[in-house]
Amino acid sequence: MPRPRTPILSVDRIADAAIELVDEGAGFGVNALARRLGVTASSLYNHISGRDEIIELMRARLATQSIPEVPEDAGWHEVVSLIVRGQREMYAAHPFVVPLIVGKTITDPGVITAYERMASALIAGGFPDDEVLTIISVIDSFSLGAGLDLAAPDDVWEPTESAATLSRLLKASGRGRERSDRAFETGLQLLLDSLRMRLATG
Amino acid sequence: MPRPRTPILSVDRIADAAIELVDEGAGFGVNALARRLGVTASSLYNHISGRDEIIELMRARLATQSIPEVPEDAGWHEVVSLIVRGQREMYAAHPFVVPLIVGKTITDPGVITAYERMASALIAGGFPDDEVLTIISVIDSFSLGAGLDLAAPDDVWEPTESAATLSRLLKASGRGRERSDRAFETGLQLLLDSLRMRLATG
DNA sequence: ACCTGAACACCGTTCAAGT
DNA sequence: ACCTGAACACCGTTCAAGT
Repeated sequence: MPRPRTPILSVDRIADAAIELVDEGAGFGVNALARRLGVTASSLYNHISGRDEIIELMRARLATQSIPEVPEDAGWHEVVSLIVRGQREMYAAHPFVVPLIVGKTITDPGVITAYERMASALIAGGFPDDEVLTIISVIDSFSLGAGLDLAAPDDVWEPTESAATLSRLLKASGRGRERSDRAFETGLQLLLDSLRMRLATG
Repeated sequence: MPRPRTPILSVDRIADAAIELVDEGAGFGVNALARRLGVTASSLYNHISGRDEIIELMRARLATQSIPEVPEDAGWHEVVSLIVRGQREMYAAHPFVVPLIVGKTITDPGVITAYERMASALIAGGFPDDEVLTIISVIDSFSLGAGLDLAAPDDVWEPTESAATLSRLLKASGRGRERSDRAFETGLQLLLDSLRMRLATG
């Protein structure tokens, strides 16, 4: 049945199904996506230009969702905290999309606005102009790494016997999500503490 | 000419050519790799089990190269510094391999030894047992993010006009490799400072 | 405008054939 | 033991045909 009177597909439907598909962890492909939507792969091309655009759609959709409300009077550390935590929550909910959307230029207006807010907050907080972008880059590297950490296997390290200390620590510590969450919280704390200190000592 | 008297291929030759290929940034594929080696794609399968094993080979080879000499009497911050910096130098030399090797369990004995050294150094430095692995995870997230940052496009942000502060900062700051290097150095410094502080205040 | 189905170039992998 | 070349299943994409 070609050309149903009410369209089966839409850009939004495609984006949502794509996120669902990727979330299942079995990889992303237009064929699997079409199957899930109950159409032929070629049907997708009536709505999108190709595989890459679908990835862009996922990225935009998740990016928008990941941006939290930031109170007007929030201090710089609260602004940074909220935005980074929002990002991380999105990564945590959709770990398998992280490798797909990594390393592309950020153009999404919502995400740009979030970065703009961080930049303004850091300047208002007293950080010198020529350090703010570096600080944002550092924060970005950390949250990206923490995001990818969520897509990593439960056991990040498989120590040889000779690595006695590492083996002992691994046995005592959590794995998977638990380890990842703890690392994120600690890392964010360390960065914020350090920035506070840097601000204090000029 | 089938079966040359002296073999054209070897596991090492395949690994090296694969790294060269990926370094050129045009993506990784067995066909392109075979072409570069002057053989048919099917020839590769006499030496390796498939595409994934080639990626594992690249990973192992680069991992081994990335581990620096660490003096016996080095303090914890020096050990962390040297190892993280070594990793980052490898990422910087081969940015396009990072997305390929990300998110796999670390089994390489050389790399495990490096982590073992970090763990021992942190414990010797006075960090409590139940924090060391978390700290290592934090360091790992940061250096992974910093590594991926190197594979990112020169312009990470493309601000809209409304993002005035961000635009101004971007114009004043460096791009590409310069921005990435500065972020890495600053981030590593921030982390080490924060760890020092945490150690001091107990 | 929006779907199908056939077709295309390309991908990773297998395997019989050749020395 | 190590290479070739034909073949396979699968991938993303194009396009004529149908309503």
